[in-house]
Amino acid sequence: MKPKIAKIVVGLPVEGPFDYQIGTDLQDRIAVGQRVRVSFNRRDRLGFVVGTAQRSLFKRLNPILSLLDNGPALDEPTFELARAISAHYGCSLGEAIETCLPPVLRRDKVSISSALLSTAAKGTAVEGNKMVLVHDQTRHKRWPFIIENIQKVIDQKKSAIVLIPEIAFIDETVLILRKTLTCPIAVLDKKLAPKKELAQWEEMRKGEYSIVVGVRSAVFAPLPNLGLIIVDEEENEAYKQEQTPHYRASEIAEMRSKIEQCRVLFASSVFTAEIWEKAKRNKWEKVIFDAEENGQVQIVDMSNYNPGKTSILSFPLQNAMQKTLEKGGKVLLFMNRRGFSTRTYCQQCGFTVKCKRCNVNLSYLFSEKTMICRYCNFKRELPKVCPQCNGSYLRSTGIGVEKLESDVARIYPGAQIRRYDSGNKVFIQNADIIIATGAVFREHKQWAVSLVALLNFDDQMHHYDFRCGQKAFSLLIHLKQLANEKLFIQTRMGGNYCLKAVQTMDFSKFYREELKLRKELNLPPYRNLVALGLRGKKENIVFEQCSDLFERLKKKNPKGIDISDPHPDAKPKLRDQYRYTILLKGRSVKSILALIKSALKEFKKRNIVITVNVDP
DNA sequence: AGCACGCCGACT
DNA sequence: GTCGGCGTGCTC
Repeated sequence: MKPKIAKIVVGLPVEGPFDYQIGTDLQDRIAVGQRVRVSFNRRDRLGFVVGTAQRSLFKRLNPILSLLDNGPALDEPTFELARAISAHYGCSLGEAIETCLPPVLRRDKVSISSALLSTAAKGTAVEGNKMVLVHDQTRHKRWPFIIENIQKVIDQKKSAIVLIPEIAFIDETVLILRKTLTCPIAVLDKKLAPKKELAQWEEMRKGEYSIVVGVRSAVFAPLPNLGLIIVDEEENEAYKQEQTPHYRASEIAEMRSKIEQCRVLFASSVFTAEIWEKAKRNKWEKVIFDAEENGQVQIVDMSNYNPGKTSILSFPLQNAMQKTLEKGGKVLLFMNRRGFSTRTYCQQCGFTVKCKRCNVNLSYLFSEKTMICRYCNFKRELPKVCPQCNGSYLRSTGIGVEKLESDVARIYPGAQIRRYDSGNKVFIQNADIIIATGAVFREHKQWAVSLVALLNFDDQMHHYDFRCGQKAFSLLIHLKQLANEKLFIQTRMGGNYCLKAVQTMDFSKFYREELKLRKELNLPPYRNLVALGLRGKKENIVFEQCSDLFERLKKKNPKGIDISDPHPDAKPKLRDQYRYTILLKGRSVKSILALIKSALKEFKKRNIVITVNVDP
């Protein structure tokens, strides 16, 4: 019997599916996975057919206005992937489907002209272990291995996706691949005009490319006979999408692997503790490329150091810098803290100038002559007298890159000093001393620095973030890779496990320690986290609603799920909206999402937006 | 999400 | 009286 009713979802945060009448003219052409134009809530919208039926429980049905394409936009594996995304990340099926499609197909302006290839010729399962960790401590030895693996799947008439964390790496990556691989490569490096974007998507779907290279969203490339996905720098946070549905590309790669029977190679110098543990638990294959020469690591104990008297540069470091400069070598000083000073306090009453909203110290930006909150960008002028006791003994301490630069210029008047941060567009050629922030890692060209120094290691460890140890260790390893001769680390926490592990390049030891901590504190990978976020224009309303929701969650008395008190986000005010979060911790994402869904069902939200972030 | 409907304050 | 502010509910 010909279907009379179509089940349709839309790319909105509403569950659905919604029933629509299929006109007799469309009954022969309707298919699951097809894009349609429908009237939804009195508006024209794009919808996706997710099923058909003969009857509906609803009295008055709107008709499907038109079919946008001649065939389905989604093949069966992609549809399955969308269902998995919707289930795991707690978004609607419509939102999940849109995530799997390129932006141009989320709107109803263009039509797909080519037909979907038959999926009957689905690839045979790959031999051996499907998931592989490629632990390359050098950051270049991985490529011959990766290329060899890509060649293997191409020889089997299959295709591969190569994921990189940032667009800045794409030219270099493509160059490396093209050196040995002669097959057609699709490079998803820029935003294309709608027509071009569609054409490229259709070419990918027709199998005209053996390889696709791109960032996060390239994991959805519609390649037929997908044989391999490469995830380079697995630990990079850019793989996590900050908007709904908050997916992580490395997890999507795993989902596709299960659905399409392809292999996944995760390559990195410093994997996340999560994937390290997962690999161990599931006995994934591990390929190791050792660091070639063990550059030195020197840890400088700053315990008895008085920053008021001298400089942020300890004497052992100054000594080493002097020697390096005399030999004509370059020095790179790394600091992750902007501004001039990071704390302004009253010597009389002890008052510290803080951001009222975020309860953190305000930094002083010398270049802008203003105080600023590093979270919410709140600005105020430097007070002349203490706001608490009216005394005139305000002092600024704590060192940011601005202060560092002025110190370095004072100590080394003859040296060429350059600051490199996210504002720099060109590679710095002539400099003796480079003062750098995290942006250095975007520049993969040889910096050719002899000496690298991390000036504020302790800052990295003092975050609320439970992953700070992991991130600090990752930073250390990457800095060590930059240093041709030596890495200097200034710290007051000499015994820290991250420091010990980097000194001996003992990765197993690091992960053992990190995972032990995670286990003790019931954190990922031993538990799953879901962040339930509320945001809105009025802070009291957001907080009220958040507390209400918290009570409802609590009342359900869920077994095995911890619920944190509502607390302001790391960025409590963003784009004029106040943000609060409830963090839920449990043994499975599924159970946490079920709890959230049941609590939200009986919760009437007012003037706020609620977001769900799985594994934030 | 985004839009229509609804109920209260300032206005020709 | 009514124009329009935004708070609330609903989408097959």
